[in-house]
Amino acid sequence: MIDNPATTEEIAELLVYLGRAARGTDAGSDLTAAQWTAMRFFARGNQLSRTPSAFASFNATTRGTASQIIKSLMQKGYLVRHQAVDDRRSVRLDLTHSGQAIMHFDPLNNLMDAINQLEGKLRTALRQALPALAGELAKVRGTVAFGTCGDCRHFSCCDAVSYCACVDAELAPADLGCLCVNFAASEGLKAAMPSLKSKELS
Amino acid sequence: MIDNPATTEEIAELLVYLGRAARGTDAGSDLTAAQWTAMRFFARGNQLSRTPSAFASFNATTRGTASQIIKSLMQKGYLVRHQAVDDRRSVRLDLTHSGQAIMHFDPLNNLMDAINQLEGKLRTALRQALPALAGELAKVRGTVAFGTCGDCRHFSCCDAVSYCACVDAELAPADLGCLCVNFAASEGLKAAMPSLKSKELS
DNA sequence: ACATTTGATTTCGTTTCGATACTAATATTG
DNA sequence: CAATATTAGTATCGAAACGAAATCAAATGT
Repeated sequence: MIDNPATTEEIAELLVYLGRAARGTDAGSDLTAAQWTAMRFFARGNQLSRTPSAFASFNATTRGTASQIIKSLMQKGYLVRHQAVDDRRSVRLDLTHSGQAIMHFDPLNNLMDAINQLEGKLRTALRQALPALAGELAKVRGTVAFGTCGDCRHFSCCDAVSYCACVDAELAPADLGCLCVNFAASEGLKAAMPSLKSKELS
Repeated sequence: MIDNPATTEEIAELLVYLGRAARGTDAGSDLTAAQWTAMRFFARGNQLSRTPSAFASFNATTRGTASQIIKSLMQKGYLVRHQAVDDRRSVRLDLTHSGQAIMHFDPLNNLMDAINQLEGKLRTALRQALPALAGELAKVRGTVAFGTCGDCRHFSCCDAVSYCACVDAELAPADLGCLCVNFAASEGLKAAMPSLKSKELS
């Protein structure tokens, strides 16, 4: 199954390198790397996922650290907190107007520029391989995977109507590209699944 | 050239996510994430690249921070420092015996397991796309790229003899998979090149 | 009803981080 | 050759991030 151990190591090394290199803040950026990561998450997470716990899980850190980062962003006026209606413990974070404004200066744009310079075939390969890899990693580590609704096992599309079996609701077209805590790889691989309320798909 | 902006964003997001998720330390690990990254770098860097400055560049941080991490690893007995002979300012770091021993517990092994679970075609695609992306990112940001000698523009192979035009020397087979500060993408893209001594290839 | 779990926050000590300043060795230049 | 600039490495400082642990409230399970 493994063609070359060195190849595997090189792929892993490059992934860490790229993730790290892209994360860095260019120059006189108002935000730190961790803060940018949080802003990006709350800008791209779907309704279910814009919580401190989900961000902590996404960012592979503790809820305490996540709280600190979120607090600093609220103080800067880039995030606002809303109490959830269904669960009074829970909290939902949203970008403020100025929060949306600074996203135009997201240092991740550098990486996106680089991706766009790639040959189309390579870009397609990445688009296919990375979600699969995220699912595999979650399975190996027994953690939650993150991915977009369009790649999710809970997602189905009939007659141009997008539907998520996880929340049992129709998805807005804008949600298709959103990150979700309840993401499950659709590779037929039965990726790890976080605690699901009651309406798990058969 | 860009088929879908959302696609680009999803690729970028997944890259940071995977890099971050893989970097984390599992459990009662003796080392922090930054320290593991350093150990990995000095374990896999070639002779030219096992210096504090090269690690700082690889890890997208400052030399001061790199010094601190290296110091902590020397105190733990995992790295040793050797003075370079050609340049008396320079320093070369090597793994000690116990340093090599703990690499068996590298948390990156999780990611490597996940990569090995991937379908062969996807793995090949990653092996091809990631070095190209690293080169593109370096070009966009005007920084130094890192890659292995086998992927490098300075590398050539005649009659089963590996040769590096950068250091003007034959490469040991073991060096082919090593990280190098003088890496230059071989995509015909003329990736950014760090200060090269005098023997630049025409 | 009671115990357990979950979501969020706070506190504490350590580590990382960027910025800055500094020394020493090497390159460059006039 | 001598003055200058650059480079490699280190140290220091304050701010941020981090993991671990404790706390509190709300929800869940038995």
